[in-house]
Amino acid sequence: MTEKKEKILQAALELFAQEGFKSTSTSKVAKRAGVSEGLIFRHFENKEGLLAAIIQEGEERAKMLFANIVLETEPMEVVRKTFEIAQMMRISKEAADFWKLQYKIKWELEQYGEHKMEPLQRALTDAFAKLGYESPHLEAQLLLISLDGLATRFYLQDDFDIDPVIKLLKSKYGI
Amino acid sequence: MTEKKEKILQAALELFAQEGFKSTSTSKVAKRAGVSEGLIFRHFENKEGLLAAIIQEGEERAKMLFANIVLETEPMEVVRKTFEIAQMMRISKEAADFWKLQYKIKWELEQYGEHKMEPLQRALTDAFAKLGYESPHLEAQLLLISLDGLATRFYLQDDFDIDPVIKLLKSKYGI
Amino acid sequence: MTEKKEKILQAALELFAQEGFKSTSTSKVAKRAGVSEGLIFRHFENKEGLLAAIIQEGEERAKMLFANIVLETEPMEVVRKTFEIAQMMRISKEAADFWKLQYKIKWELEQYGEHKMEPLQRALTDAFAKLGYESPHLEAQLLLISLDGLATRFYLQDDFDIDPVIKLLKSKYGI
Amino acid sequence: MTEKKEKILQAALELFAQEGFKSTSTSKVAKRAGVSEGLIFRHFENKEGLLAAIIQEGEERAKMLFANIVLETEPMEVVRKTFEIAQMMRISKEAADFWKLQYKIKWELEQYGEHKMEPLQRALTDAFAKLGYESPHLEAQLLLISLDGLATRFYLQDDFDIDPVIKLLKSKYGI
DNA sequence: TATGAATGAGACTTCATTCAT
DNA sequence: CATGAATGAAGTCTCATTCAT
Repeated sequence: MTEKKEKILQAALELFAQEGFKSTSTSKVAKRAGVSEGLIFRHFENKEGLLAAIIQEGEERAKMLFANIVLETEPMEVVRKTFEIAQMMRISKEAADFWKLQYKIKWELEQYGEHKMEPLQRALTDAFAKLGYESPHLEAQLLLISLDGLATRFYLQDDFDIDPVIKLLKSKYGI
Repeated sequence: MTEKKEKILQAALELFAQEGFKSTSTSKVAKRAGVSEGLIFRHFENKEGLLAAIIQEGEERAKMLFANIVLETEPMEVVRKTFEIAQMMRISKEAADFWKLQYKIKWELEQYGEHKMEPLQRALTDAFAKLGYESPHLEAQLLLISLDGLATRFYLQDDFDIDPVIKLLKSKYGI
Repeated sequence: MTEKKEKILQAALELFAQEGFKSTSTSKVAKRAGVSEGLIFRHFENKEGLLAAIIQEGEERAKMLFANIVLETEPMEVVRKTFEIAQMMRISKEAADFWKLQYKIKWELEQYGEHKMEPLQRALTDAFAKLGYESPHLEAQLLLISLDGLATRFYLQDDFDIDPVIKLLKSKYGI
Repeated sequence: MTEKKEKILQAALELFAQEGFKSTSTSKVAKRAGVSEGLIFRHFENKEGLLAAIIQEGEERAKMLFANIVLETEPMEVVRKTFEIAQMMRISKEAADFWKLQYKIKWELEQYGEHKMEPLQRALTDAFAKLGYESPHLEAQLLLISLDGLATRFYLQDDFDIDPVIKLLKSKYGI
């Protein structure tokens, strides 16, 4: 991977996350990456190829992130670590951009990337089962759904104070 | 409001909800509405004006919807009716289109329409207070956030079975 | 001539003079006239018809203006009165608008309305002949041309001080 | 400057001079230049940018033209050379187009480009002063104004015979 | 006479993509 | 690998004009 290819991916991630896929022109990407427009097409074939590359990079990162949880056997730890991930999006700008892009793309392209979350959901189902919850599968779903809602607010509501809400939600799971 | 103006609003609502604002061309809207493209601009000034008109119509509908809850004094009823609204989006295609558009626009334009939800949130805060919850404001926030997450799945995940999850969530509030 | 027709002519004169014929939309004219757009077409057939009507009105006004000169027999008086006309454009806004429009139209439509000036030119030729000038016809032409240049500056150069220049020009004709 | 960019400038100069800025569509320019319409915007940003480029090219040409006069110290020569310029517009079609465009634009955009003429006016003022004229500044103004009027006729009156008038005007300055 | 909704052609502009260098 | 000129389709919007009322 050449340096310029990296630059393009980086610029595209930022712009797609900020302004959306459709609204970001390839020329804007090229300009921000400090690269000729043509190069984008040499490397990624077309605009959708660029998006695909970004998303794929993300899938892999997500997999690594989840690996840590999936291998955990202590059920309470699984739940705790799930929250940890949710809190991660506030750390680095790049991580934030990346997750924001995931949500944005979901809405723009109308395809929910369930498969990406499946390992996590299975781990949670398992944990809730061990903890004696009545409908562990539904509980796992509900938790992830609530975290989705949380992310939505976090990204879209400027003055949203996420910490107390996370704390409250955690308390409901005894954390 | 002339018949053709109605038709435009209807067509735009459907298309914006399905394909997004940026991705829907005014020519597509005109075609679906069975109308000349120029008419859109005569009635709504520009494409954003068309969107604004749709959203404004929605605000009013939302206000009416919430009125019923806001005036309710029985706290459990407030919570119950809030869930009722959440379940409403499955009834008419038009309602679904409208709410989906709200979510889509939020992500495309990056402005969370908090003000729209404020009365509802206040009513819930009040209800949770009466019910003796410790942090009624946060509880109200969390419930609405979970419902947001629920809507996200409902709209984006094709085979999502929403009812059992709602039922589980309800049970957590003793409903 | 109904009141609304007058209003249209007035509005069109102002706008055409300010912004030019092509750049003035019929809708702008209608709006300024406080009239529906359709009415313009009922009265004047099309946009060019509106312009024609304005110009024709002007021709008649010009004829009346020149009549006074053409009938003058005293040669120096003819020259003096010619200058008088040149100074008239500063009196009423309407007269200014009208003359400005003449110049604007000339450039936009590339048709010099010589016929309008012919009687004046003949009167001047005659006057210069009587005064013993060597090439009375050319002298008449040159004077009118200089006045054209003067008008150009007057209309286009904001801070142009026309009076001293007119005075100098007059002095060259012994006035 | 690529060949196609040149072609665009050339085509635009001709068309703007013939039909005016507003009346010339970018598509017409592209067609005459034998170029895709989009290229105009890639090179000049927008239609006004195209006009600006043409005008700027002209400013430079004008500066070079005037340089010859401004550096002249012999007063009669200054006056004579000024007339020479006036006669130049009849030589090449391109020069004619260019000067015609200047006049057209003046009227369409209502901004008198005085600054362009200032060096010439100063040179003339100086010359008339040396020649003992009473109001050298006004004399310079008047001469330029008369030449403006002359140009107006030349460009707008089809059958206008400019030479004898210039000759008469020259004679008034002893040339 | 007067309105204002409606149209269709065409205006300016953007943009993903191709290609010669 | 990299550039940047060039394209053509499509996008938003304007405008003169028509027509039912």
